[in-house]
Amino acid sequence: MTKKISIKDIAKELNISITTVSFVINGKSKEMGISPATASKVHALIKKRGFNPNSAARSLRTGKSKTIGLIIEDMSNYFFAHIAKIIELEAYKNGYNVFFSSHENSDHTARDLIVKMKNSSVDGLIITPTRGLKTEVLELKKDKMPFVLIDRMIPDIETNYIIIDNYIGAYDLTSHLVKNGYSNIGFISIVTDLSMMDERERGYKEALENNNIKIEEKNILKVLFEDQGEKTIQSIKTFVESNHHLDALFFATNYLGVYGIEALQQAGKLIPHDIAVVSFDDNDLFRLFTPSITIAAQPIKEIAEQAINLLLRLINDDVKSVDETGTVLKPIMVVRNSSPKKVSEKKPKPIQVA
Amino acid sequence: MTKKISIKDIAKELNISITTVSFVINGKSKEMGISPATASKVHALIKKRGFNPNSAARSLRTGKSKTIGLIIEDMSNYFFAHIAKIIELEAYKNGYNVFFSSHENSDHTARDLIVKMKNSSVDGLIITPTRGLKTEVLELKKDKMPFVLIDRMIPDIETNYIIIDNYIGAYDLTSHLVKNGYSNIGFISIVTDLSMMDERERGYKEALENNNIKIEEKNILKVLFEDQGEKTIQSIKTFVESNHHLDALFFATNYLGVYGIEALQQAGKLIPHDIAVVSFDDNDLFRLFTPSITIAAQPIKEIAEQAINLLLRLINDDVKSVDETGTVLKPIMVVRNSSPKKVSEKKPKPIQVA
DNA sequence: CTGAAAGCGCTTACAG
DNA sequence: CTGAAAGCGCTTACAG
Repeated sequence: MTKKISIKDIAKELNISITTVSFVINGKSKEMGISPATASKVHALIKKRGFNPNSAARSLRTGKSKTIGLIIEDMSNYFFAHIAKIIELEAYKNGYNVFFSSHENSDHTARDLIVKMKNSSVDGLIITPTRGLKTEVLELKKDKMPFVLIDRMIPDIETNYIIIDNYIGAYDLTSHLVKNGYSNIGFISIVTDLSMMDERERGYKEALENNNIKIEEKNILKVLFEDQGEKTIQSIKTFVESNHHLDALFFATNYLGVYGIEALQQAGKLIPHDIAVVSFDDNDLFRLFTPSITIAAQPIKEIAEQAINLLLRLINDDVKSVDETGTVLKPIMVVRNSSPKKVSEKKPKPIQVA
Repeated sequence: MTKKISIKDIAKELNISITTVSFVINGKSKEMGISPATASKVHALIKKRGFNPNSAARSLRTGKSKTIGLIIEDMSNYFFAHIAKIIELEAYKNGYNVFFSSHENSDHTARDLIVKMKNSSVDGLIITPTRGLKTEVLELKKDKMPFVLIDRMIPDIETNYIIIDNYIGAYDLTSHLVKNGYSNIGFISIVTDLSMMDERERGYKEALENNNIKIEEKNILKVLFEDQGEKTIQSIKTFVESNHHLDALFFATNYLGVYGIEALQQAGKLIPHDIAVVSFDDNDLFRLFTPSITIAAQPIKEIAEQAINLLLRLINDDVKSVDETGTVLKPIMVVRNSSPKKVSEKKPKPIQVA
């Protein structure tokens, strides 16, 4: 890069002090009593020379970097990609740049990322925590680093977080299936001790209990998050094929639903004729698939906006009082065609198109 | 934030100079002849105190920020979300943080973002350029700022770019339709003078010409990029309903294909019985939809990896010689069920499921 | 083998 | 109304 022009150059060319230049750059002309004539001379030259203050110097001096960090599970996932988009937009509007990164549910990676972000002296952090992140989150609190957790919280730690009521979402989805006549409902989730996934499982189980349906452990499949792709599809396929009594499937998250549809296709199972399907989270596929899939969606826009706005307020110290406040949003249940009223047994299979 | 520990604190506590500490931090112990004893004392204390060098200071001093900027069209789009994920991973592996932002095809926003990124003193930039970005790109070149363009290039400017052969992709997709018996092929694109979209249109038209099919302007629909969502769906619906002679539809990009499927559903048109469909780009919906959609996919992984690796090499000055080199990758055509051999006219409509 | 010191480009008390 | 100067935390010639 060619040498950039500095505040000193501007000052020299105008025969004034760098103090004056600095004041007008930072919009303190009035406050500091810089004459309007001087101020406009400065503005003119800045524009002419294309001067932009060096952010590293500014950051070093002020301790603020006008940068925030976004640490999520997986950037390429529909939910997180949309979250990221909204956070980015809002941040830029407020003069902040955002670093982003995915931890893919690895504690180790998540820890690394937090350290890296802190070293890059971000002013604040939005984090989707992994399960083993307690120490780091506690440390963030001790350091008085502004941050807000999204999608998940860490039990027993008071922090700012924006999550949804996973229990209710799962409870409603399950009740909906029961109401429509399904009683052998498979639950497909991931192996984890993430609170959100526990809540979804609890919602599923309590909905069954309250409807006097026995909870069968063999109706529950848990795959490894690490086993993305073909491996998970095969697990689901095997699970479905060896559990012919199942009349409905509940996918506990976004990408499992996508894999699930693929697995059912491979297994030659027709939705909803052979088996009904519901899933947590929404995406284009669920909406447009034939049949469209019944879901409990997270209010993406609300989550993202509340998170970034709260973070910005924390950074600017507007709110000591809002500190340590969890926000729990309601999931949005959308009933579609994958979970209709169950028809009486053994109806002939309809002719399949193409 | 509580005050962070500095290199000075480490030096003082060990009764050595900050120079020595700096050398060992930067792995120059050997080179500078620091005694192993001293070096390990330093390492031990750094670990104990949790010291991390202040990046702003380092950046100010060295002029390098270990940060790159990623400016794309839309973070929430399948293609770009995946691109971002890979770039991020690779960048972190190499010790770089990445800023990201979406311009949504607005020249104004794109310009803004480039300026902001430059001010944040990124070491390099990966950009999906908008059509009016010529001046800015030229300036980047003049400034010797390392950058690589992806997805699109700017005609008449020699730069590093990674794109795909859009002409071939569109030509092959169209030829495939023609070979399968379709001759009234609608082309749905966006209003733009992006070179990539021009190329796709050229591929479509030349494939028709070479097959002696007349190009009809009324078979071409162009919507505004700004009209995301319902508005575009309605345009496509209207287009299809007022052009009953069409027997196939070519969607020039990802999200148009998604809207197109929705529009066809609303119009009550069955794919492929009433109308065949092909699209540029791939995604979960196209793969799993019934019928699955024939596409020309971009090799996402290759594009992203080549872009970030080239950028890293440019930043580290490894390659003056690679400078100004365009790379054109081949799209991957995947024939699926939305474009089968056309059956003779007026076959009875199959019974539709659910 | 190690240290004192300059300087990167800003902001901000302090002084007049 | 404006300026001289300290200092943010590093890196790196230079000196010994």
